[in-house]
Amino acid sequence: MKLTPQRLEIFQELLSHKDHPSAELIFKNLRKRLPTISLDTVYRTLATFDELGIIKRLNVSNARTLFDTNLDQHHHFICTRCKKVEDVYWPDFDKSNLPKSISTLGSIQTRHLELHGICNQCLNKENNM
Amino acid sequence: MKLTPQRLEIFQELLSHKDHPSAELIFKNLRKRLPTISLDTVYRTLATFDELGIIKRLNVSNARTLFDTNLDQHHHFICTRCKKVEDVYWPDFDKSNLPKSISTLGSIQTRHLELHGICNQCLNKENNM
DNA sequence: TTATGTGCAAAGACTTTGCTCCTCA
DNA sequence: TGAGGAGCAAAGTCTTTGCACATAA
Repeated sequence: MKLTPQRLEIFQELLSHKDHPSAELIFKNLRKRLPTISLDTVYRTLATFDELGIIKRLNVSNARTLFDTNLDQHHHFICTRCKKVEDVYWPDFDKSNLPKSISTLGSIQTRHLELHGICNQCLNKENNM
Repeated sequence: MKLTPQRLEIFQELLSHKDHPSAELIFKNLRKRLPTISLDTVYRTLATFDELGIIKRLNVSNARTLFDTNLDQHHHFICTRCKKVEDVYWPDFDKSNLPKSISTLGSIQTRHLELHGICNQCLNKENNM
């Protein structure tokens, strides 16, 4: 794979996000320092990175595709109000065995838990009104 | 809410699916007996049903939106090869308590587990080649 | 009757692709 | 130099919306 300035910048931009940026956001941020970059290059590069396993596509609810730079085994809590996505860890669950009724369905490789609810910040806003 | 023939037929069509149909599939099937129905009516009606809680939107991987008629608490196993979505039940997990690090993030209302792997049918195909 | 729903067409949001020129290795 | 990448524009896919007519209650 060629090391182009675009790829380097996209990679750097990804590293600076601890959250879950969209292609659009990466593009917008990058444009400030790389004015000629195009959105399709960002899409193409993110797809490449995803194939290489450097990042992971994330599909939550009906929103646009997000990208996750956290490769540790983890899950997500999605606030139904502000749509924020937070990483959550639950190692005991990850280690637990699947019940037979599930494990016999095939070869199960990954498990990903999606928790939905209202985050503390949104709860606080509500209480202050 | 008005009880229109379209809505009735869409509802019936939904009931006949134990799997997870897309709006497009519902539309195609319905067309046979209701040739004038339009795809946007299907979309609109499915959105209405979703709001009413009669069905649930399902967003798995990068695929189009699917609709789930199974309202029991359950999870999904998605075959990464044939993209089939199977319902799975794990009541013990549903009953288990979330760790404090998670439950303190906010008010968590639902948990949905997505299992990814290769289903038995795809595994068999592989072995027979 | 009248609030609502439907069908049509068109727009919209997001993402991908074809092509030509460019550039890293 | 040559294979692979970038930028541009355009197309694609899935879904939603505006509007005029139709229809259930």
